[in-house]
Amino acid sequence: MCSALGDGDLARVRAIGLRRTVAAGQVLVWAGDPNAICANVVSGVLKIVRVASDGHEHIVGLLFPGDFVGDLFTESARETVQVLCDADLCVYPRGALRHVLDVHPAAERLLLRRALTTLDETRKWMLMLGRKDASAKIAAFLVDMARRLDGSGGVAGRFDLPMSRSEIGAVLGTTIETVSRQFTALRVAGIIALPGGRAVVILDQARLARRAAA
Amino acid sequence: MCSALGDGDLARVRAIGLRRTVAAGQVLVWAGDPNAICANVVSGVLKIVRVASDGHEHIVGLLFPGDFVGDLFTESARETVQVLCDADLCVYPRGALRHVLDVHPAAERLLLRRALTTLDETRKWMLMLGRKDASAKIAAFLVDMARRLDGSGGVAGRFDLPMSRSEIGAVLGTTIETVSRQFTALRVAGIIALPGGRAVVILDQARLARRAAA
DNA sequence: CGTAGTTTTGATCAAGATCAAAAGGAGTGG
DNA sequence: CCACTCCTTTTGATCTTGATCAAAACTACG
Repeated sequence: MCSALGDGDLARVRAIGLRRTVAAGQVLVWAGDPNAICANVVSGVLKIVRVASDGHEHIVGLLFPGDFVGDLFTESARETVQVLCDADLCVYPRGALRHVLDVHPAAERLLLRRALTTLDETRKWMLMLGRKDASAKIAAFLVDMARRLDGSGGVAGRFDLPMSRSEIGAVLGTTIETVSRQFTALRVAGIIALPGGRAVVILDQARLARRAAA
Repeated sequence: MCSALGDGDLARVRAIGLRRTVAAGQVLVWAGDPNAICANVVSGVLKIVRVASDGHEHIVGLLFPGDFVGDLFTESARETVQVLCDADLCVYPRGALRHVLDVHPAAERLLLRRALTTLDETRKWMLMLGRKDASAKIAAFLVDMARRLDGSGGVAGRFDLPMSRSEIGAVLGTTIETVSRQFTALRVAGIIALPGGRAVVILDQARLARRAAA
């Protein structure tokens, strides 16, 4: 967030931010609670969860470093936000942030751009949920993770997944069994290796990408 | 858009808007084209289309009266926007609108709120694509249409669908055959009537809502 | 009345959900 | 260090849903 502000603005936003570390598993925001928290993700990964009318949990968004959490204009949170990997956050008091936005239009434009980017990514995700088969979903998910988990802006060849199989299912709209079977299929095909735990090694980037496109 | 602006702002935005009528079937924006058009929908319905990597079309959004079309900050359009029902638009030249936003922060806040609302709706939609079965998708779609097509803010008991079966499939991530079968099932169950053309009559609002929740 | 497009219906098939059990891994206490 | 438990993941077997292929019915329109 801080990147596109002028020096003066930046200092002002920084001044009202509180650095806070939150452990994996902690819930940052409960759906329905008053929307008290706004923050930038400095490190770590968080999930945005909605509960469907039938009780099933669905993950509608993932937050990576640089992403913004919270809604300045809604009184109560629409979704639960939970930390997946120990996270550092830069937390802003809602009132103070609103004040900064009132006084500094550049900050507001930044939030608008960010919201539009998130909308774009969410729509891409919709395409995947709607039309792709399980194999393509998993491949696309791994490609996305490899990209987003790589700090240097490239595509990581090896990384630890920030979530369980069941959570991957909640992201992709499939069951845990399907996720597991597709992982196995990719491993057997020699496209990835699964050295244990939540680690993933991408052995054949090109073939993985081809499956993701299907 | 105009509703939340002060009198002065409102007048200024109105002053740069050109009223334009676009016939059903016309494409307002082609994906990839320079993002020249920004507009408010005054009447009519439009669809936002993305083409998946396998060539399949998917509808990622519908635009109803009051909605805003266009992206001020992206150079080329990410999606195709096509008119479903003859539409009246209030078109703004991109440059002029940007200028208004630069000078009047209230207008920018309005766009931000709108973007967040759209994101919220898109995420609701994601839940549907991910977990619901065909019956629930169709029911939820009809409930949503009944609500959004009713000008007076309620739920319409009778309305004309603004799109073909095949387009409904592209919205819900199913095939045209599945859409048709589910419509028939709802009709046979006495929940809706299909008096011909694209007309739909909701006979049992409660049961429809119950199916949508499943 | 004939034609082109859309919608409905029918029959079959495959992908993935579901149910069920085995295997693997991490932590705890003997 | 091993045994035990709890939890996650993997694998297996079966069954349901919706996709696919195909044809008939309906609509709109010249």
